[in-house]
Amino acid sequence: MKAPLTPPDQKPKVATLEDVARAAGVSLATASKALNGRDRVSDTTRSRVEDAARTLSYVRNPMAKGLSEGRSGTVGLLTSDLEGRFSLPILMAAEDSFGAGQISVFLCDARGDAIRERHYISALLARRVDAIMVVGSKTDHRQPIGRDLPVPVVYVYTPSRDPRDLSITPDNVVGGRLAAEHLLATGRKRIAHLTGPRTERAAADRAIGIGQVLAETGTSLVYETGYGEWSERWGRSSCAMMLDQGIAVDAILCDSDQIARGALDALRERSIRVPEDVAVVGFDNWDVIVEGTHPALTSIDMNLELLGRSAAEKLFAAIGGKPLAQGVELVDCRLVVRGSTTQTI
Amino acid sequence: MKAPLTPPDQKPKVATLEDVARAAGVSLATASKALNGRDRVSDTTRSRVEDAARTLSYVRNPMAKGLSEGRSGTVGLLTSDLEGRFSLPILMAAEDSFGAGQISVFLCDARGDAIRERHYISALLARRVDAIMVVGSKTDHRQPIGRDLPVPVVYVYTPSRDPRDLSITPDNVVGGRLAAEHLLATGRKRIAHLTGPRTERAAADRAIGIGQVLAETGTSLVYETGYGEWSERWGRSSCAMMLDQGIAVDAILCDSDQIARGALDALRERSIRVPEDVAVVGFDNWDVIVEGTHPALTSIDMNLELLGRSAAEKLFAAIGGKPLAQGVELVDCRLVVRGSTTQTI
DNA sequence: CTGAAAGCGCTTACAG
DNA sequence: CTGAAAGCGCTTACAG
Repeated sequence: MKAPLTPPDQKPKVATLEDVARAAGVSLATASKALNGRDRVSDTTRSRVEDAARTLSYVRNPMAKGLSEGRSGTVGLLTSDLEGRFSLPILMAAEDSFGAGQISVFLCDARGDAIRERHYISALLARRVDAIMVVGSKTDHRQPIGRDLPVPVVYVYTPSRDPRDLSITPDNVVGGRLAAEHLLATGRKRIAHLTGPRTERAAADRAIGIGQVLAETGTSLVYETGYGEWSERWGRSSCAMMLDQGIAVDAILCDSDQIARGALDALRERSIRVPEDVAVVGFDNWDVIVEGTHPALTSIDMNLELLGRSAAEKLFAAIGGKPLAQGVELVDCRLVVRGSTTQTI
Repeated sequence: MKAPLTPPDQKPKVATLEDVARAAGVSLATASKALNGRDRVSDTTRSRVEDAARTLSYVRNPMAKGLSEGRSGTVGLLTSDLEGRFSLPILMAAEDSFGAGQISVFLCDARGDAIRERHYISALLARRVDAIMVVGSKTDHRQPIGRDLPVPVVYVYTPSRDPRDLSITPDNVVGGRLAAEHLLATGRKRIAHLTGPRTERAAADRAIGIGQVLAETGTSLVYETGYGEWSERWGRSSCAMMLDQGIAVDAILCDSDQIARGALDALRERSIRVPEDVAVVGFDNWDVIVEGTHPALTSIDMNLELLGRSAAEKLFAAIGGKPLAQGVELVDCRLVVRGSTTQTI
């Protein structure tokens, strides 16, 4: 007759506030106040409680706390495409900021599926998140996730169509301006623009910025693609097409680093030197590309980390009671100069 | 005398189980059982409760549920570097799997910082996550996050050093084999290997796999780098060095797509045709590179989504009570053939 | 099949 | 400054 194999206790008992209170010889209420830095607790009592907590390696149960306080100490990060190069740095920066503030982050990737997104939103609301951050990967406006939601919401990168929402997004007009100004400042005269899809706002805004700068100096582009894609393939083919048409350029402004990479290839195939004969500027400052090309690629950085951090801070303040601002907040881009536009670097 | 501006109720009252019970004319207990599909509830009662819940758009409060059940319905995803191309697809797949299972996911990015990692682990444990998934971006073993943790843990991509832990990681030996077999099968005889850092297990394993295949056919590599990096720059320079030494090759096996991309550049600079003169194989099957090169790059795919999904399913089962397996589970790689090794595609 | 009651672990008025 | 008590919203033995 074998003794039944009783497995060792599966749930190791964790210390509870009650244990701490008992060990410190105070009431539950006092222990709670002491540990939460509340007002009326004597110093000696407080340190006695703190000692007890330390000894028992007490960790507050966030579910109990959340239940009684009515909020959870969590936020939801809702992204429409986690794979995106744009959402990711934003998410990382946000997660970083929240983590420092003792807030845990729920990650929800809707994968561009509206049904999934609805599902996640209600799941987050059910979990009583204290705030929601909606991250997209295009700068075109999107439908808001809802009106009169019980928690503060901020839209990052992809702004909400509703002007009463707070949205934080890069200023691509400035981005275009920076690129064009840099090329002019380094003596380029005949500038071409290989665009992304012209129907996308990012591409349109950059074209506007570039146009502004050139107009201000009384010049204009010598070439601009009529439509476009974000891909390297498009960069290669559109650049080739332009060159084969005999259009003489001394600078090419590309709407993405991938497009720029394709353009570099097309130039090399024709033995056109970069930057001596033609300068090339990309967009996104995507390390993988920008440091891999030969020469390294000058590019516009959209400061995505800044976007993410700023959004997190706003939400954090909103959780604390400070009402959220309204409207679209534009964040400037930044020029990063490398070998593809100047030899002296 | 102005009337005080009382703001509209900040906390819109959400329906509670008690509301549902009252509306359905049953007790709290019965309502709970009905909504949870528990055993002894009559069909008519159940549907009455369900109707009431629907009418009130009742959503269960997970904190209350978690508090009374002793678990939270959440899992922690602990990554050492969110930016990594390897962690990301794994995280996405895992998040996907868990989301379908009604489990919410806490995202924690330790950024390769051990202190931060400890902090996150205790935060997750404090939140009473039901499981933890540890994702790394190298296949070298790592220190386990702890022993006798109160929740199931699985290590993905980066295996735990402790054989009692469950780890799921790609089989890079198989990866190396697949690449070598493909080159032999397409008639290549003189194969070179541009490696990643030889001290990293991924590079070492691939070399082993390649070596095995060649040995089986009585041949060996005509060239292999003595050390290496994962970068495109290294691919370009090591390939150039090899070619300039006059080593004749008809195939180059690269330990990453970035290395392969650099090699392609070096080949083109010397007007060596791909794949006619030399076939090139990469590793990682990273879409951005693999579809951007000219010709497109044949590559080995480590099936990262599969890793992530599999890990999630194991954890899911473990949460359900099924004990976790032990040891390292290897997942096969997969060959994806493109233009860089064969013209008939 | 149904319900009264205890309990999960904490916070917060409200008295002392 | 301290504590008894109610309450957050649910689940789960345990009786009926």
